[in-house]
Amino acid sequence: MVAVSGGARGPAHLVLTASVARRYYLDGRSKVEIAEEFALSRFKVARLLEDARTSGLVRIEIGHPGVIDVELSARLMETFGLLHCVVTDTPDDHPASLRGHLGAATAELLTELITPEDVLGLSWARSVSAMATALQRLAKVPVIQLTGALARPGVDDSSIELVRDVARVAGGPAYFFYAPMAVPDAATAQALRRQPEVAQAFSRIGSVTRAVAGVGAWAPEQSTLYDVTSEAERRDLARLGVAAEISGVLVDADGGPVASDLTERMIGITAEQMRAVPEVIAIVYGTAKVRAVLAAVRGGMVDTLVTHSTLAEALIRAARS
Amino acid sequence: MVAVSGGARGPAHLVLTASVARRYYLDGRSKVEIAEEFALSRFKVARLLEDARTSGLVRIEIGHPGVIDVELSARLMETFGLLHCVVTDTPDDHPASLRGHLGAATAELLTELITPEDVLGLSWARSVSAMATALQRLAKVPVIQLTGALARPGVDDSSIELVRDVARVAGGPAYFFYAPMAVPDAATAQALRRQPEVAQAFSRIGSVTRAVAGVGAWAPEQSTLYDVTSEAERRDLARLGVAAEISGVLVDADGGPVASDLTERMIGITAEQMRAVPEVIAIVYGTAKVRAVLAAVRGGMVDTLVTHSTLAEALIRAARS
DNA sequence: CAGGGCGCCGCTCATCTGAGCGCGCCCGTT
DNA sequence: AACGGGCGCGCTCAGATGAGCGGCGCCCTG
Repeated sequence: MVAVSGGARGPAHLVLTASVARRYYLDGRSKVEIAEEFALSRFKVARLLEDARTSGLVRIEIGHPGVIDVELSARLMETFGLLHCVVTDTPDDHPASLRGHLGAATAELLTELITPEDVLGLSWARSVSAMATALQRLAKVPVIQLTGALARPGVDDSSIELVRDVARVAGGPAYFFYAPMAVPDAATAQALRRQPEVAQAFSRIGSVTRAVAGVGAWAPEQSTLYDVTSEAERRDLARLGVAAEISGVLVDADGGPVASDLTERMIGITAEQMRAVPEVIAIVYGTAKVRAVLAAVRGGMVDTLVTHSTLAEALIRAARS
Repeated sequence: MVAVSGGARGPAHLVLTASVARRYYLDGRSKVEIAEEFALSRFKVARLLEDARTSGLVRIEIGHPGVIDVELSARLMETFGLLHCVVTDTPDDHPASLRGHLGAATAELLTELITPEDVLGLSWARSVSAMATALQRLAKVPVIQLTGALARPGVDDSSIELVRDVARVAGGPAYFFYAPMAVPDAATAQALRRQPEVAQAFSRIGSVTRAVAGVGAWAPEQSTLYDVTSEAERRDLARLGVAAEISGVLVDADGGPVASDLTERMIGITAEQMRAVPEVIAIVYGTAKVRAVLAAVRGGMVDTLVTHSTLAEALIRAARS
């Protein structure tokens, strides 16, 4: 004896339902047409289709063959009310390759999003460099450096050329400068800010319409800024509740800016300016950054995310709780 | 460099499309609602969804976990304009188990289809016996024997009890008789037809509303009738173009009845009577029977099919050409 | 620089569709 | 036999939807 039916209604009903579902979903006929064809009322057809969906006879899947997980991207976007979102399906066990994939994805996103009316701001981060490397085409827009660079020992700092490289691809003007992201005292910072190139760039921050940045967590290896900060300062800032660092801007768990001595010694975009940028695109990877991303998004610092599936899933889980 | 996008439109467009598709197909919102949510025109939403379907971003599948292939059943039903159709997904390398599965499927189908107003006719065939074995419940209807039986050497002929068994399950009257399907001469046949039980059963053939039968091909091992026919007769009938045998009724490739000496010597339903039965349910298996099924269906002898996937696929392929 | 072609967009209007309702049938109960 | 609950069915009517059309801007070409 073999259980043939799935529903309680019997095989003929099942096949009729499948037939109707096929006509409706696959052939795209209207319910009225189907009703006529099968000599049913259109209500009956509607109910059959309803059944077919709820019973799992008809399955609808969203997705496509490729690196980006569109379905997850859409869910992440909706969960946080982001402007855009790209989640790649890359394995996350190799940070460098991950960065490469996310950089490529961001480059494609930028190519698509940037129109000639935009003004592009770039933060200093390895992931942003990866984006620049992958970038092949861009509308002719001005490109503006948003922060000083942090020279990390042993890292090829050709990434200093970031803004110039991207501007070259775009064919637009580059507003860049050579300065560190943080200096030892506020006076030096002020002096640096008065430097012509720095001032030039800074004066245009207000006009930036789209920016690309990384997001750091306030922990070792999770933020370039953290890694160059003194032990005492790290503790102070941790006590102040720093949860995330976005392009040198520090925010607490609610996304509110955290002001400190360090703020005065930074060369770069301020929290208010960053929040004012219509679309800040953040490239983030590593599940250690869940809390940081939550903070940055809640604070309105970040408007779109480019990330990988494990982090995206962790974020969605975190948002539910 | 990684190709991230699938469509030519870029990742943001892709994700937007996925988002819209999710809202529409998964959350069941209306296009107007979605349009408002995403600040698009409802036309744009409709076009996105259209794209999503044609580009394969949204995939709709019909099917269900179980023995019967609903999708294929529906296709077979539509291809031949059948009243009903059940295709099982059983492996086809073991005729006896196949017959068991099809019998069970047919039993379920009958249980579903037969209403108290029906009159059920049964042909003599191993597959019909298998159906009877699996039958557990049936509306209270009269059950009528349509043909004499063919005693095959070495085969347990408890299947002679077929009609009685089914009638017992149904709880209705049984009209059965003990007679062979074919006799040596027309006179004997006529005499047999005058036997009270035979006449009783035959007089009710006209009132049969649903019948179950097998379909045989005119080849060795493909039809019980063929197997008991003399060599000369086989050749004669083959010359007359016999393509199928349904419950003792012989038809040519177009489904037209083939009259011959044999016709006179048969004890059972005639071609005209069979065509007059509103729904003849045929149980068929084995890819050797493609031509036979085509003939039977074209001739209007068979109205619904119970079969297995390989034969079903072969039939659909044959119908296309 | 002008003209023509093409693709995207949103409109109108007729048709389709969903939500909710009431009817009639079936079945088990009193 | 009468009653009552549950279920399947099809109605109404407002809102959703599709087909086809014309407008508009962009790009290519002459």
